Amino acid sequence: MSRRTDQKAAIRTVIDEAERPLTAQEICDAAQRDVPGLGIATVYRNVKTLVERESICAVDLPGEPTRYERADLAHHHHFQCDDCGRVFDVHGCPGGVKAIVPEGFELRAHEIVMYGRCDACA
Amino acid sequence: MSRRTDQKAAIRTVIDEAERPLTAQEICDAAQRDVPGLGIATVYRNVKTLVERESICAVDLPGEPTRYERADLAHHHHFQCDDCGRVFDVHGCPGGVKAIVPEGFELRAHEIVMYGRCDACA
DNA sequence: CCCTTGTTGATAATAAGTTCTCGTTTTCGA
DNA sequence: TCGAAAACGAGAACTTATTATCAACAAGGG
Repeated sequence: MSRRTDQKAAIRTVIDEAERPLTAQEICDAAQRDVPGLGIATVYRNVKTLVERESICAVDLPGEPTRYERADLAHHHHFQCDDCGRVFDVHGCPGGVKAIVPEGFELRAHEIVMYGRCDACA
Repeated sequence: MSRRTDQKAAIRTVIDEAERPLTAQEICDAAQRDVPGLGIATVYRNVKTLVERESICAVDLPGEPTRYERADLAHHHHFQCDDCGRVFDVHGCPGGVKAIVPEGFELRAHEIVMYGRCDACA
């Protein structure tokens, strides 16, 4: 069965406390504050398990490596900064997406990605 | 200077006549009706030139290879079918995106990707 | 028609993210 | 405390899209 390790705990903590989706590399870097020497393979291994378990969810943006964030967030979208490249959560949803779906198509989900500059870079 | 070739003409025609964005592979397959033996490298080479020239534009969806479509289309979004994987244009835009941008952020552009089943698969 | 040189096709090479391998370390039930 | 097995870390391997290489081909000006 599954065992508790400092690595797992550190990875979970980093994701749970982040206010934005993080890449595997960002998770690795941040978790090394708790577990120096943490390997990227361990991050990928654990992140994969967490996604399967639906504790976290994957955020895929065009041309970007997969990011991860806690799964208990309400429906929201994402904003990527042109300057720093970081991805932020955008709470809420404009709605009205259903109205533009072509005749005969069945809508299951939608994603909105915004681009521009974040508050820190603007 | 640039020379006219059957390959270039076939690639342009395929993209101009498509009603949806196509991957390099799809363009290659379709253009081979006109130019048997057309190589994928030639498609990438020409597509790159056309993008630089802004005759066509690149459409990037999460986890998908880049697709290309004519650049003279009005603002629109995309719909990817869960079954066949094809990407379709969705005319119009729900609007209201600006309203949910966080305080201090500057919005430059936005993309909406819808998922579900296309008319042919539904 | 000829020759220069842009273009092509096949394939090797690249790039970047992710997964696999394997020897070592660590967890935790007995 | 022991030992079986899960987990780890480093680096090799893999995947998939795209670009580079290069010999052969062909467009089109002179």
